[in-house]
Amino acid sequence: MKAASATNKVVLYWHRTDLRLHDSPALHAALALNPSVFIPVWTWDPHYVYRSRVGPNRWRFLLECQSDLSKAYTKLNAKQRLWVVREAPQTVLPKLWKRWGVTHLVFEKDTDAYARARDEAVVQLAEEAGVEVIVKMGRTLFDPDALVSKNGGKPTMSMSQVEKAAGKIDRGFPQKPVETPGSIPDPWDEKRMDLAGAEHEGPEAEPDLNAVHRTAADQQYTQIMGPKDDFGVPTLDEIGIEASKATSPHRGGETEALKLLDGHIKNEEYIGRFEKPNTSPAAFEPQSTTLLSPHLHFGSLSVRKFWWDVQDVMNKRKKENKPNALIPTNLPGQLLFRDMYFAAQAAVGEPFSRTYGNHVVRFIDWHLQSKPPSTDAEDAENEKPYEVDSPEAEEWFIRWREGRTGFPWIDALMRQLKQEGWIHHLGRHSVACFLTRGGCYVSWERGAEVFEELLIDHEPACNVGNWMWLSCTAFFAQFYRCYSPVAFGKKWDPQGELIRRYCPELAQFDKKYIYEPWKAPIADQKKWGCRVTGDGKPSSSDDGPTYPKPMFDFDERRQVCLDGMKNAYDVGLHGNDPQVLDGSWKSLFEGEEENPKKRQKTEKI
DNA sequence: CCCTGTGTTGGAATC
DNA sequence: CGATTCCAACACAGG
Repeated sequence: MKAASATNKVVLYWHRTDLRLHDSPALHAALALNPSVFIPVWTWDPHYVYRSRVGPNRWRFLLECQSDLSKAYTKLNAKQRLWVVREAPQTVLPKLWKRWGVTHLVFEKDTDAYARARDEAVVQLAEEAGVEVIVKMGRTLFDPDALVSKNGGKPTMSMSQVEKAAGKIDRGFPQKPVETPGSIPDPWDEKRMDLAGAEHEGPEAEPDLNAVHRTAADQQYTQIMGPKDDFGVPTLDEIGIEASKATSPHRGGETEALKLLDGHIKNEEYIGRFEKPNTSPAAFEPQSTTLLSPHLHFGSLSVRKFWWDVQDVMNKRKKENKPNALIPTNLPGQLLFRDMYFAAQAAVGEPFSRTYGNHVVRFIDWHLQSKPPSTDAEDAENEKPYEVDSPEAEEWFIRWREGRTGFPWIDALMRQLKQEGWIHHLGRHSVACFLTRGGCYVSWERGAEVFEELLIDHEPACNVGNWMWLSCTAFFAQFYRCYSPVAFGKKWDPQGELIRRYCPELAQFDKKYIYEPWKAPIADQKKWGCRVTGDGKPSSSDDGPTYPKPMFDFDERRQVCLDGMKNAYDVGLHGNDPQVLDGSWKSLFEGEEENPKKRQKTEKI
């Protein structure tokens, strides 16, 4: 169209972790090339579709981000949209740059283990095809690889290390946001954009980790440009998921993200006083934190814009605040925390997401341990990926996952997680501690998988990092600090409002019993319309609503877990020790009575 | 070597 | 009520 600005550059912009137009260094660099043809694409990657655990709420959030971005493009240029192609990037991108005469490929850097392998493959293919590649960082405050290198090449395992490393990069200040584009060049004309007749490689759909969510035919990959041949953003229908299954009130998209951020920034008291440990995990209308984490995950909000907008408010208020002192619990500190997990993951690579082969994680003799990673796809499909060493522990795990442990604080949070795809950070602490070192003694990897499926803000590095933290296997070690499923909730929510909301069968219980309904006299249980009995499985009996009895005596379990942790710390294995890799660790945990420290402990009791 | 202080966010008892 | 202390005791950095 604008012949005057023509440079004969055909730029393919590959959206992945950056579903936004504002403050995108990669997009900024792409447009700075002054392209005569500009094509923003999303490749519908089977790896995310079938090999990552994604529940209905996160699917919808992603689709909303894509739709919103597509509309934003169209608003700037009626010929533009987000061009969604239904094929793996490794196979489809070479077709696209051949077909569209692409001269430049531009994308945002991603240090996730799978993303690195994928991007390396794509970059190599691009180089072979003579396509110039430009990669820009923009997903975190600092480049994770730079943080690692300033940390002596080692994974960042504490905030002081991150602070020190960040101090060596731009004196600890993230880069300022770049401007939002005011115009977008044209794509090719309709005829040249059309991929009709292009060879289309269907994906390897098995194993499908998300099969459990699909109730209709999976039509994601029927045609390269989508079922309507229009490069459209997929619908939940096409994924095979009923729209009614996405029940979260939290919605995706850059428009929504900027609106949310703006609302918070206007509340200068809130921004200035924010201290994570002082925000209530029980608040639900409205929540006590910003709800911006899912937007950071999908890149519908720039973390640097978030950081600087907050910083501006704090600078304005700065009176007694010491300048530039890191406070891990305030909002900038929270955002830097995210960088710590990204950098730790960037240094460790693939094993960071599990115990096996991961040198930073402590080995504990958990129940339901992961089996060693299998390369045989059929194996993974037919068997559980973990050892069922204790049917009782598996029952506890299932009851935890389904929100029927009999501890209302835990069950309310787990049900909120399933319905809304989000719970407060301290709620996550509470349920994670309960599943691992503070109750069930089940492997943190089981819990991380459930969070991966259900959280709309699931970020691989942050999720496993936090699970290691809470299970006292990395980052944190004070395992005698244990969350009580009764006392912790009560401290924040003495009336039990969160429980009444998410476990409505208990709504009428007096606050005296709301956290421990099993202690309520039978007469009161009848009066309040809910009997405390059974295991919470849906029953066919017609005796009215019930709530399960607690699945174990918490104080008793807490002591068992403490003893177990103490013993496992004494044994002192890590995820990459030979005994862990070859399975011989079991012998080190046998005959625990012979461990002198352990014997002393049990004799005391 | 020891000792001390710190580490994003525990609980219960006490003042 | 909010703040302080103890509980029993981890890892790590720094003097």
